Order: sequence, then structure tokens, then C-alpha cells
Amino acid sequence: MRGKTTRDHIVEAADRLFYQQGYEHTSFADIAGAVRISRGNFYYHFNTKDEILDAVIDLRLSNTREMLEQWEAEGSDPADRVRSFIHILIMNRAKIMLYGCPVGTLCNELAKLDHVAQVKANEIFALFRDWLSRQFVLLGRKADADALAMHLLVRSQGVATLANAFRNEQFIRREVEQMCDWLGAHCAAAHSAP
Amino acid sequence: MRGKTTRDHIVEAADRLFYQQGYEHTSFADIAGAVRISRGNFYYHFNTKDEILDAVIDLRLSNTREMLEQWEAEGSDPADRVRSFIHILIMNRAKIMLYGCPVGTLCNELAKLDHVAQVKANEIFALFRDWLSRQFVLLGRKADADALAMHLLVRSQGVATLANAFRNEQFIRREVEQMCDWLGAHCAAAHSAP
DNA sequence: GTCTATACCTGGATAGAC
DNA sequence: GTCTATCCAGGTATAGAC
Repeated sequence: MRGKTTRDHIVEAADRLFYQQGYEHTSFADIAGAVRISRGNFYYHFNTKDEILDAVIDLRLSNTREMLEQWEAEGSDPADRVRSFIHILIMNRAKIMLYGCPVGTLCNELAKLDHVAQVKANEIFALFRDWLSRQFVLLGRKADADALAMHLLVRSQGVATLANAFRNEQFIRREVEQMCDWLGAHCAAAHSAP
Repeated sequence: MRGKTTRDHIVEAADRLFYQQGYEHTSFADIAGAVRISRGNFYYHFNTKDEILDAVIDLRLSNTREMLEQWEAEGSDPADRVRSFIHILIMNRAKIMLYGCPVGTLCNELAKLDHVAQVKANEIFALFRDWLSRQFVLLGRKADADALAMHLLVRSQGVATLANAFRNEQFIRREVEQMCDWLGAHCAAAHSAP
């Protein structure tokens, strides 16, 4: 646990702050304050703010890959795996109501800044998209697996945005339930095992 | 057309720039440059940046009300009106792919800034929500009209976010088609008139 | 109403001591 | 590796002339 380097602590604090406050709105002083180091020390670890962003996106990519692998390991039924995805909306509902989806809001912000890291940030979406698509192939929907994957992403992104605006937990639960119904209706093999 | 005051020009330019670049990332210099006035002159019309934001949100609220009234006037069939809403995704596809949804991205940003104008910005969402809800009541879905309205907002927001990330027009068209199918399936009276 | 000049602050980034 | 001190650009906001 304490094997973490200062660099790790910086990236983790930046990850959290970028999510809560946005990338541009987060200053070096904010991050330095969170990590309890001086601003000057910063530049020993990173040369520019963009480098920190890059490291944060790398961290998110790696955390996402890990999470997807875990869902794959936990559920042998692809429908259960997809349900794991759907349920992150409920798992993370408190943070989502406060800050929205970490992936969606970052991509939105970087698009407005016309930032080079845009492409890399979008890869996080691509990880979910490809993983979901593979599950739908396993569920026998090879022909439209990617469209189904995108459709689920649409709904989870939309729920995150509106949950952030309206701060309504019941709304999240209702939409999640409907997404599960949708899954059952679209994939014959998707009726859950006990 | 030229009856517009300098103030109007400022608000319109700010509206456009806040959408394209985000609120925080847009400086007074950017707006002044777009309107072709000096930065100093700015403070004759607005005392703070927050006041401009407030005026921009007022403009968007008023434009939204106008648009909804027009849809109401154009289509006597509530299902047609709802389809007008769904089709803004296609009408505005070019801008959406570049900058996302103006409402969703603004609310997202203001939530991260923990900005007071958050509440007011969310009212734009509420306008759409209430208007859609009324259409669903007219379509005979009084019991779950609000849930159906929120569901449509979810899908349009999700499409906007992912269209912005993946820049794929075909994806937008496919999702829009599915939203219209959904409308037809959920509302007996929703099969369009010629 | 519009301008120029400028004050003031924040934030990114650098230099160099320890 | 970490610190303090400092520079500099850019951003908000003000003062005052025209």
C-alpha cells in the first residue's frame, strides 16, 4: 500500500480532481495541496499539465481493462457480464449525481478544448464498446453486436448526464431496470442464471 | 436585423463560444474579439463573467421555449411533435459531433465548477422534460408520461455524447430511427400521419 | 457607449538551494 | 526528491479619457 511513489499519488489525486472539478479548472496548486507537496516539486515528476492528463488517462485505461477482465472472470454468462456493466450506474450513483460519468465528461471537456488527448480519452469508451460487443457476439447477436454495444453506451451516458442534472436516484434505478429488461428482450440467451 | 444592441451581440457571441469552447475556457478577449469591441467596453454591459453566463442561459431558455412552441404549432399530432424533438439530433448532427449537446455539456461543466448558475441551466432540461411529458399525456400515457419523457432525454443525451466522441453520423441516424420505433411501440396513437 | 491603459491575481513553468 | 523564490502569460476587472 505504501509502495506507491509520489508520482502515483500525484496521478491518483489528479484523476480524482479532474473528475470532480474538470481538467482545466484543476490547478497545480489543487493537486499539490491534495498530495501535500510543493508546486515546485511537481516539475520533477511531470514537465507539463498535459503530461499529467496523459498519465491520468493511462491510469483510467488500465483500471477499466482491469474492471472488464474482472467482470469477465466473475460471470461465465455474457448476459451477467453485461448486467455488471449496467449496474455501475447504481454502484457509482452518488458520484454520478455529483459529477456525471468520468469518461463522458472528460471526453466532452477535451472536445471543447480541442485537446490532443481527446483521441486517447475516447479509447476508454472504445474499451467498453469492444468488450460489450464481444459479449453480444457470445449472446448470438454477431450481426448487430456493435450496434447493441453502442446502444447500451448511449443509455448509460444519457442516464449519467441527466442524473447529474436532476440528482434523482429513483430515476437511475428505473432506467437501469429498463436496460436489463431491454437486454432480456433482445438476447434470447440473456435470462439470468440464479 | 440591425436593431440588435451591442448587448445582444455580446450574448449571442458568448452563447456560441460557450458552446464551442466551454464556459471557463472562453475569455472576455475571445468574446470581445468575436463582437469586435474592446475588452474595456465589456464592463459597460456586464459587470462580471457570471452575468454574461446568466444572460446566455436566459437566451437559451427563451430560444428553447420558442422552438417548443413552434413544434407545437406545426404538428397537431403529439407523436409528430415528439418526432420533431428526436430529429434535432439529425438536424444539428454536425455541431453535435464537434461540440456535443449544448444543454448537456453546459450542465456538466457547471456541475464540475459547482456554479450557482447550475440550477438555472438545468431548467433548460426541465423545459424539454415538461414539454415531452405533456405530449405523452396527450398520447394516452398519463401514468408514466414523465418517465417516458426522461427516457427520451436519456437517449438523446447519450447519442450526443457518443456522437461527439466517435464522430459517426450513421450511428446517430441508426439511434434516431430506433427512438422513433420505440415511440411507435410505446404509444398506440403514435403512428404518423402522412 | 466605446476606447486605452493599467492594476491585480492566478496559474503554468523555471532556477537553483538543500 | 523536495523545497523556496521567481518569472511570465493570460485573465478578470477598474479608471478615466473621448
